[in-house]
Amino acid sequence: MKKKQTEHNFFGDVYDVVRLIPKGRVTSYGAIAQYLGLKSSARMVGWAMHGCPAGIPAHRVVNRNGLLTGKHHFKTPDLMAQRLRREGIAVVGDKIQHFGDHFWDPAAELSINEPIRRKTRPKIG
DNA sequence: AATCTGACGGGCA
DNA sequence: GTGCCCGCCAGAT
Repeated sequence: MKKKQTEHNFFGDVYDVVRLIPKGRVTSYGAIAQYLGLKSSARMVGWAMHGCPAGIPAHRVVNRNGLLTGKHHFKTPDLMAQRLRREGIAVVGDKIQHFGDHFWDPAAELSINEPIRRKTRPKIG
């Protein structure tokens, strides 16, 4: 059976990665894109989230600055921040505090069996 | 068909 | 540090 080529598995992969984000951790659109081999297409990750099914912890995906740029797409604009706070993440003015501390890089933590050690992490926070 | 937009990110001034 | 521009590519108008 042939599937539509325009319907890349990329979208499904995005949801899969987002599902794997641990509670209390966050990642960025670009990090997911890079993990999927589309490093320059972070926008597509954001666009994929546009149609994300229920049950996807989309609130754990923010932009590279730790800003809750997608909050406006939730049922209520404050839902994203509230969910993050409920997981122990401080959010002030749509900005995640200590972003580097909560950052979860799929490329670094999904493919390596070694202990987690981030050598380079966002300098925000 | 052409053009603009967008839940983004990196590079450069 | 901030601000601007470019690349990315699917959808909407």
